[in-house]
Amino acid sequence: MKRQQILDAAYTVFSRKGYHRATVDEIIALADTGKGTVYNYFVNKEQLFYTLIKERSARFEAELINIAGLVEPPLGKIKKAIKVFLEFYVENADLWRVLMHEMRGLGHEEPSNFTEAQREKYRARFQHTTSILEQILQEGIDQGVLRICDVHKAAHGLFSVIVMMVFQGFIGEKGESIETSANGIADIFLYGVVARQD
Amino acid sequence: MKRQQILDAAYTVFSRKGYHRATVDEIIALADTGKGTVYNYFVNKEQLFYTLIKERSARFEAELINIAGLVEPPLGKIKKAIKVFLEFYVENADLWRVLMHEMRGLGHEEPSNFTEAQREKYRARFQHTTSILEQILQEGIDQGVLRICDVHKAAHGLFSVIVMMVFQGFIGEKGESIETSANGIADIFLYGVVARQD
Amino acid sequence: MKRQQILDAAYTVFSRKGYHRATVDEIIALADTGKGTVYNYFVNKEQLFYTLIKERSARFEAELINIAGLVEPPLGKIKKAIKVFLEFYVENADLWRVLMHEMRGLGHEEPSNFTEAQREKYRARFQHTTSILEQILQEGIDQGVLRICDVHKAAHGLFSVIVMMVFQGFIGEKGESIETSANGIADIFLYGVVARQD
Amino acid sequence: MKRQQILDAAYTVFSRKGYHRATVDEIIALADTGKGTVYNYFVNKEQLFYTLIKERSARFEAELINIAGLVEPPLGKIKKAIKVFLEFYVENADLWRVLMHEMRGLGHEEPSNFTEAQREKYRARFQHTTSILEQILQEGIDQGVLRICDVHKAAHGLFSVIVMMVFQGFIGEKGESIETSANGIADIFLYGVVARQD
DNA sequence: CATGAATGAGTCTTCATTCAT
DNA sequence: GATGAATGAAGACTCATTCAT
Repeated sequence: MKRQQILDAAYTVFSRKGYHRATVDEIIALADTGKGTVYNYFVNKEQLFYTLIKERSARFEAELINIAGLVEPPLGKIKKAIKVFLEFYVENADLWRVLMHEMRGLGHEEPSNFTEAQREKYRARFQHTTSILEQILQEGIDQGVLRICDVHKAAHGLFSVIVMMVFQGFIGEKGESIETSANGIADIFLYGVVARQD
Repeated sequence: MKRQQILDAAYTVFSRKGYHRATVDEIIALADTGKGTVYNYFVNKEQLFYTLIKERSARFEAELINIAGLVEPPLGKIKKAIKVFLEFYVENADLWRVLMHEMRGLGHEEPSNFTEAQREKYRARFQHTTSILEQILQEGIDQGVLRICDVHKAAHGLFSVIVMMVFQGFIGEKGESIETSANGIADIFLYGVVARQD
Repeated sequence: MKRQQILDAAYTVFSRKGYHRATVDEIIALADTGKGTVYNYFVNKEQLFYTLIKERSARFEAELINIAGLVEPPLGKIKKAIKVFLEFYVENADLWRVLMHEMRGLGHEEPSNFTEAQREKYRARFQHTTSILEQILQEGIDQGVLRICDVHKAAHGLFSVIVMMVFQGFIGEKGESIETSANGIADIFLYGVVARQD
Repeated sequence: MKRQQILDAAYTVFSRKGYHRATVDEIIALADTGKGTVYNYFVNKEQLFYTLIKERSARFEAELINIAGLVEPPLGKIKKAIKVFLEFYVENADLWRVLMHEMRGLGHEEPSNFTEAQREKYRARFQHTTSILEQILQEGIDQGVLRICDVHKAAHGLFSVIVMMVFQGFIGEKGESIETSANGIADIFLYGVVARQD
C-alpha cells in the first residue's frame, strides 16, 4: 500500500519536475511516508523512476499487441494504433518527456543519470512499440494497400509525429477529442498533403 | 575572446551532459579560464545557456526566412526548408534536445530551471520557425498545389517528424546523406503512404 | 536456538566488517531470522556485540586461571600461558581487533559507540587476563628464577607482543605452528636479544 | 591557511572519534570553515584522513632514518630508536590507533573504509619504519653485540611492545618521563627477564 | 578584466530501532 | 516468541555563486 502511494507520488513529482529536480523529500511528503520506506521498496531514485515507467507502459503495450493481432483491414488497424498511442502519450506526456530526455545520449560520453544497462532495457521497450507499428505497416504493404516504402523509417516517422505533437501540447490540452486528432494525423500520414488531381 | 572560449566550451559541455549535469567547473576547465570570468560575462548558468541558444539559432532562422522569400514552386520550397531544418538539427541535436527538455512544463507549477520569462522568449523563437513553415504550406494551398488542411497542425507535424527523427538518431549518424533523408521525409509528407490507384 | 544463530552470525559479521560497518540486516540474513528477533534477545547492537565478547572469552579465562594454578616451574608456566594466549588471539583475532578499537578513548570526551559503563566492564576483563600473567611472573621473581623488574609493565609488554604479532599477521597465517611461535616469543622475552658472553 | 585549519581540526576529531564517528560537520565547526572548503582541498573524507597521516609521519620517518645512519654502537642506536618511536607514538597515539584499526583486514572481504590501494600505500609506510629497526638490529648482530635471531620478527616484536604500551596508556600519561620508559623497554628487550647467574 | 578560494544550501542514501500482527 | 514494514535522524558530498585581490 505504501509502495503504491510512493509510486503515485513519484509519478506526480517526476512529471512535474523532471528527474533531477524531483527530490525524494518531495515524493515522501506527497506520499505521506517516511524516507526509509522508499528505500525499502526501491533501491534507488533511479530504480524508482524505472519501476514507474515499467508499470505504466505494460498495459499500453498489451493493448498495442492486441490491435496488431486483430483481423481487420490495415488502414483500420493503423487508425486504431494511432489512437492508442495518442491516448497513452496524452495520459503520460510529462513522465515520458522526462524519460526520453534521460534516455538520450546514444553513444555519448556521459549521457544521463542512468546506468547504460538500464537505458538499454528501456530503449528495447521503445523499439518494441515501434516494431509493432512496423508490423502493421508491413501488413498493409503486403496486401497492396500501402505503397512500398521503408517501413522502419515510416513507423518512426509516425511515432515521432504522435509523440511530438503531444509533447508540444497540440493534442490533449485543447477541446478537440483524441479521436479527432487521431483521424487528422492518420489522414496526413496516409494521404499526404499534396492535392489530388481527381 | 574569453567570452567566445566560454561559449564554445559551454556548447560542448551542455550538449554532452545536459543542463543539470553540466558544471561550471567543467566548462571553465575546457575554456581554460577562471571561474569568476564566467560571471563577468554571464549573470547565470541559465543565462549562459540561453545566450548559447540565441547565438546558435540566429543563422538558421535567417536561412529559413530567406527560403520562404524565394520565388519558386511551393514543393521546391518545402523540400528546401526540410533540408535546412535537417541540417540545423543534425548539427545541434544534442543542445536542442537539452533545450527542449528544459522548456517543458507548459503551465506547470514549477517547471524547470528557467525563469518563466526566459522560457517564453524561447518558445516564441520556436513558434517563429514553425510559423515560417506554415507560411510556405499556406502558399502551396493558395496556389492549389496542396490540399486544404490545418496548416498549423501540418507544419507542426512536419517539424515534429524532422526533429524527432534527428533526435532518435535516424538521421545524421548513418551513411545516408541529409539530402536523401530530406527527400524521404518530403515524399511521405507530401504524398502519404497509401498506394495510388494509378 | 535462534539466539545462538544470531550470535554466530554476529561473530562472523562483526569480525569481517568491524562494529560500524556490520549491519543488523547482514546479521539476520546470515542467521536466517527476522529483524525483530534480534531485539527480543538483545537490547542493542551494542549489547549483542558485548554478549559475543563475554561468551567467547569465558573459556579462555578459565584456561588461563587453570595454568596459573598448576604446580610447575615458572618458566614452564610462562611458556604455557603464552601458548594459550596465542591460541585464543589467533582464533579470535578479527573480533578482538574490533573490540580493542571500540574500547579506545580512555577518558576522552566522546569515546566510542559504547556506554562508558560497558567499556569499563570489558576493560576489567582485559586487566584480569594480564593480572594472571603478572601473578605468574611474580611467582618467578619470588622463586629467584626471574630478575626483579616491574611485573605490571613486563606483563603488559608480553601481552602486547603477543596480541600485536597476531594482529599484524605474524602468527597464525603462515605455516609455522603456534607452538613454535610461542617458543620464539618466550625465548626473546626471557633471555633478551643481547648476545651472552658464555 | 584554511587547509591547515582543516587538517588541525581533522586531527583532533579523528583522534577523538575514530574514522567513522568523525563527521565532516564537526571538523568544519572546529576549523571554522565552510563544508565546501574541505572538498576543495581534499577529495574525500578518506583522503583527508590520509593526508593527515602522511604529513604527520614525515618528520618521524626522517628522524628514524637519521638515527640509523649515525656512527655509534648498536645498543645506543637501539635505545635512541626506541625513544624516537615512543615520542612519536605518544604524541600521535589516538590518530595512529585509528589508522591501525582501519588498516586491518589483511585479505579479508570488506575490511575497512579504505580503498585497497590506499591501504597498501600506508602498509608500505609501516613496513618502512620497522625495516629501519630491522636494519639497526642486523647491524648489532653483524657486530656480534646481539645474538642471532629472526630480525624481522624481533623488530616487529619491539615495535609491537612500544606501540601497544603507548596505546594501553602505560606510557605518556603518567608522570614517568619518556626517557625512563624507553630505557625500561630497552632493558627487557635487550636482556630479557630471566635472572643472570652472574 | 581575470581570478579562484570560500561558501552552504540542497541531495541522496544508510541503518538502528520500534511496534502491530 | 517471531516477524518485517515503517521510520527518520544523521552523514557524505556537489556545485552555483560571491567577492577580495
